[in-house]
Formats: sequence, C-alpha cells, structure tokens
Amino acid sequence: MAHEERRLQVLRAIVQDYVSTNDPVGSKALAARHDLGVSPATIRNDMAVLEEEGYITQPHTSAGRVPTDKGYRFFVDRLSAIKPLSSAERRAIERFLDGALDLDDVLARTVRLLAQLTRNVAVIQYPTLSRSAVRHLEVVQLATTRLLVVLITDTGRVEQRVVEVPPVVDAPAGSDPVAELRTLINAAFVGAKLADAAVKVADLLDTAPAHLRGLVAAVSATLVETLVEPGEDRLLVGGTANLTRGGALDFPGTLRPLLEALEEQVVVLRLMGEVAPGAVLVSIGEENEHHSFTGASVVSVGYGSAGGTADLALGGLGVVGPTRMDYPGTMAAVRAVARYVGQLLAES
Amino acid sequence: MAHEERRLQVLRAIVQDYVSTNDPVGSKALAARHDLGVSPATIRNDMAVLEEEGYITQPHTSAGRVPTDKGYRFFVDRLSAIKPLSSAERRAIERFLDGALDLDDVLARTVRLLAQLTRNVAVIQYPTLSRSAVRHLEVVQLATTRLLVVLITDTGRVEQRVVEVPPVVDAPAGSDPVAELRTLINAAFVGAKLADAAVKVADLLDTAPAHLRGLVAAVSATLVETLVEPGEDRLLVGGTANLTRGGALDFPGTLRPLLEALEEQVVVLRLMGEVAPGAVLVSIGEENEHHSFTGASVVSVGYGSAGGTADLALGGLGVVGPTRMDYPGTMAAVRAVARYVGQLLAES
DNA sequence: CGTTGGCACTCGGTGAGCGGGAGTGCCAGA
DNA sequence: TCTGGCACTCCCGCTCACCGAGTGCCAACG
Repeated sequence: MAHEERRLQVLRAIVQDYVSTNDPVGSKALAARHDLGVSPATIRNDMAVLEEEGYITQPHTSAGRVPTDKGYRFFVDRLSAIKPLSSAERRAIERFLDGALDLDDVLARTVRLLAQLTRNVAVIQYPTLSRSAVRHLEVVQLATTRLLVVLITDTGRVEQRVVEVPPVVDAPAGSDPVAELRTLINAAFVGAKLADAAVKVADLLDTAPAHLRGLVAAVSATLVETLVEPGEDRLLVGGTANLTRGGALDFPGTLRPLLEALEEQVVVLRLMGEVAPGAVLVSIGEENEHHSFTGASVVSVGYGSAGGTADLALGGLGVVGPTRMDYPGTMAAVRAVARYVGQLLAES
Repeated sequence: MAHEERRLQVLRAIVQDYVSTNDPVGSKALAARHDLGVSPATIRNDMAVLEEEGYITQPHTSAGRVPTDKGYRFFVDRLSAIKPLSSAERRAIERFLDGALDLDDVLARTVRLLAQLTRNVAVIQYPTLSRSAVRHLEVVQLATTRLLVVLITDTGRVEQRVVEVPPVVDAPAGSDPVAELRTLINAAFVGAKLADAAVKVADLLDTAPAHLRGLVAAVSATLVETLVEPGEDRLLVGGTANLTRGGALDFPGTLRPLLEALEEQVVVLRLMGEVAPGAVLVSIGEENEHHSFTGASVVSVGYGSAGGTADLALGGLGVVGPTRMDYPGTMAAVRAVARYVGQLLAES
C-alpha cells in the first residue's frame, strides 16, 4: 500500500526535524518542510497511527510529536543510510591522526577527534590485552621481595604491575636471579597471545630451575590474573563538556549519573565488549540496561583487525549522546574513525 | 577597637552561613544563629561597612548579603583555621589508599578519595618527571628504524615513547646494537635526576662507539625534549559529576568551559606548577587568570618529599569547586591526603 | 476509500497584576 | 555607640487571561 510507505516517510521526517530543531514537530510544519504531496490533515491521520503503534508520542495534548525510543530504533534500522562523510571531515580525520607515534597518542587524539566531529562524548577502549600478543617483558627490581613487571604488547600498549615475590633461596653463587627470570619469561611468552598465556605457565614452572620457581610462579600469576582479566581493560573518555550542550534539555536531571558512569568505566566497557569491527552498534535509550544510560544513546564499533568483519576487534570506540542524536552522521563518523585507527595500529 | 573585631566576626558568620545554606544571609538570621551579643540593627551597620569595603555584596536591594571573592579571601587568610579531620575521615583515607601497589593505582585511588571527601572535583598530577630520578630504561625494537623507549622512574612512573632512529651502519659483525644501546644509556642515566639528563648527553655522545652515535643521539634527544618538558606532565581528574551538585546554581552557565578546561589539563597544570608540600594554596574566583575558572576556586598542595616544607614537590593535587565552598574542610582534606600520598610514595 | 478543508477544542507558555515577606536604611532615643 | 521602630524596596510566587500551535473529528470531495 502507498499508505504504509508514506507513513514511514512521515516518521523519517519527524525524526529528522526533531533532531535538528529540538522542538516537537506538528503536522503543518512537516507539510511545509518536506513535500510529501499530501495535506496536513492527512499527515495527522498518519501520525495518529504512528502514535498508536508506539513510534511517536506527544509531550502533552496539543503539542507536536516526538519520536520514542522505538521510533528511533526503526529509523536507524530501516529508514536511514549511513551518510558519507564530507571531504572536510575526511581531511579532519587525517590531519588529526597523522603524526601520532605511540599508542597513547593515537588513542588520545582519536577521542578528541571523535568528540569534535560528533559534538558528543567520545570513548575509546585500549586494545584488549587478551587479544594482544606479548612483544617484550621487562623486570625491574624495586626491593628484595618486590618486582616491577612491564608488559609491552604488539599493539604498543605498555602495562606495569608491582609483584610481591618470595625471597630467592638456593641461588647459585654469582647468579643474577632477576636477569635469569627476565630471560626465562621472555623466552616463554614473547609472541604468544595473552589469552594463551595461562597454558604456558604450567610448562614454564616445570622447566624452570628450582631456585627461580618462586619468582616465576608469582610473576606468572600476576600476568594471568590481573592482565588477562577483562576488568583490567582501560577506557579513555573525552568531550564530556558536550553533555551540557542544549543546557540540560537533553538530559533532564540525568546528567549526574551519566557523568558518574562514564568515570566508573565499567558500564561502558561492558557495552564495548560486544562490539565487532565494521558493524556499527547502536543502543538507544531504554535499550541500555544500565539506568544511567536510559536517557542516552550509544553508537559504537570495533577497531583493529582491519580486514574481515568476522574477526574480533582489538577494542571498541564510540560516542555517547542524547537519544535525540544525528544517527546517520554519528554512525558514519564512528565507522570512519575506527577504520582509520585500525589502519594506524596495523602499520606500527 | 571592639568594632573592628566584631565586624570580622560578622563576616566570618556570613561566609559560614552562606556556604552551608546557599541563601543570601540577612541580619536577623545572623543574629539568631550566632550569638554575637548585639541586635540585628547593629549587624546591619556592620554589614553596610563590610559592603562598602567590598567584602560582601547583595544580589539585589533587599536581599541578604553574599560574600565576594575578596570576602572569601579574607576569610581564608584571617578568619579560619584548617579544621582537623574527623576520625571517620582519617579512617576513610587509610582504608582507601592502603593496599595500592603501583603508582597508577595510588593516584587513581587518591583522586576518587579526594572527590568523595570534598564532594567536588579532584585532580592529581603525576610525579613531575624533571624531579624524578631514572630507575631503568628499556629499549625495544619495533622496526628497523623505530624503537620503543620505556622509562621507569624512582617514583614508579612508567612512560614510553616511540623514537625514529637512523639506520645503524658500520656495526661490527655479530653485535647487537639495541642491547648495546640499552647498556649504554642505563649506565649513563640510571640514578640521575631527569632534570640533569641534558648535561649527561654530551658526555655520552663523546664516549659512545661510533656505530651507536646515531641511536644514542636520537634516543637522548627524545628523553630530553619530550620527557623533561613541563608540558608532558599528566593529570588525573575525578569526580566531575560533583560539578552538577546544586543543579547549575553553583556554576551559572560556566559549567561547560570548566569541563573543557579540566579535560584540556593545561590550565590546571599551570596552577599545580606553583605548589609546594605543606603549604595549601587557595585560588579564589577572579584570582584565577583563566576565564573558565573565574567562577570557581582551587585548593591545592604539593605532595612528596615528605619532610621539609621548603623542598620542591613531586607533584600537586587539589580540588576544584564553587567559590561557595567549605574552605577549612577542603583544605584539611587536601593536606591530609597529600601527606598520606607522600608517605606511600616514599615507602616504595 | 483515501484525502482534504473546516472547525471546535485543548492546553502549555507568556506576561500583567497583585500581595506577602524578607531585608534594608535611616532616625530618634537610650 | 547601640537599639527599636518604621517606611521603603524589590524579589518571589500566585493567579488569571490571552494567544497560538496543534489536535481530533466530521462532512464533503474525487
């Protein structure tokens, strides 16, 4: 039917207008701004149906209509295409990210770039340790029973942990236990995925010389327990100032919990855990389980392993904003930035 | 004169009442809550003088009085003693910070603790590199002309930089330039303050074997230029959600630039640069040069070098909040936390 | 049967008008 | 020098009326 078709066009028009004006949109304004070829009266009928079906709602009688979460969901799934970036935006991405040398720098620039492009809060996850491989392990002695272990991964991420170790006994005269330990664990772990580290530990413990057992056990335990834990993933957040755009209109009273959740990181990390490269994930309003996000939408995607979509991502990045958000534009920006970051990391 | 004395008591009472109630305070309420031994009429006369002198102001005719920045300044300098922490607060500090092993952990916990104690935004600066000594330098080869240099300081701070190096020529057969480089620079720099690193570079360049000159020069340059620069100091920020307490009353319209400045870090770092251990620094409203802070106050202090007040601090920590702030309490919390952090870092 | 113009109705937002109350400044008296 | 009294000012909150945008319904039209 032509009815069905036109009704969806009306829904699309409502979403677009509401996103750009932030005012509830009425039938007359719709007819004026979009030439749908029908009169306001007809649009009113369509709107009544859309409201019945739960796609739009009115804040109060005799105001215009506003999309519901369900309406945004339908819009994202069926009514919008990811819109190509402008060439200015492409250039901005290159200008911003080129010249970054180390990982911290890349991620910091990325988060600023995304925040600026989308005018919302940007988040990026450090490359997941469990999917990274060991490039080098360094051991530095802090005190007799205290070592600093520094892990360098193939993604350029550097993590350090202090490990309490038992005192070394029975060391052969003139030997340097720490140096031996360093050689040993590098031989065992370098090149291995951290996810596989656990299985290597048993071997290592068997073959290690007796006087190093204690050290090896303690260091290995720390590596496996604290570094491979998903909870250890870190997050960079930027552009929180953008939350105050629209002066508390966008987040009525929910600004505080949102800021807290962003600082806490846990909630966002969980979202990021489910993300794959190439497939942009959109989570709208009430769809977010955590209550501090029920007034917000999250657009996220995985980065890294640039080729196949099926691969697991090194990490996720994304944008947090009001449900009243430019979804096509944000999705485009997020996807383009993720691609570029993936390339950058693959080069190094 | 007793006049002068009483007038200052009136000012103190106004600050205290206004901070706790957030309402402009009038002469009657003042007489009721504090027994100053005089009638409201007398207080009115004192208030008129105080206003004349610029310590207080009234938002509009026939409202109560509100302290000005000058009034807060006088209060902090002359009318208040840093109030001792409650034992509950002392216990909170210990409970929060004990058990932290590495530096990142200590700083992260500190910032959360301070934010919670003062119910404001907390900031802490990483130990300044230029005042730290080198504990170890690690070099890892990423590509033929690319090295990752990892610096570990005596404060437990770990920093990494990617260095582009010229290709090695004339290397003796069977030698390992990277390993030699590592030995060389560790011998040269370990134990030295980073501030002194620049003078050591010349020596090192003279004595280094010819085939390593290029590497040494590149790595030294990076160390000196990027690590010793004050701009490279990092900052941890926490509790930004506290800015929304008092629902935009505390920061009328200035919330956005404040968030931006906190994210930018530069402004806050400059403040922190001037800070010494033991001497709590308070910067009130308009006293802050940067315009995004003119509606806010900053309470900061140095931590580290636990003994003498005269020493330079390892870094600074502090609190950012509305000018309408509990200065004695905040100053006490900031000072106590800084002491504790200094102890923790001295131990390790 | 879908579309359209007309029309009555609803309801939030705005601005004017109006006490009430808190607070002040001033003054005369102690 | 302090105090009580008093007139005055001005913000705040309330009500009320009006306006206008927007709707739902209905009868008419192609």
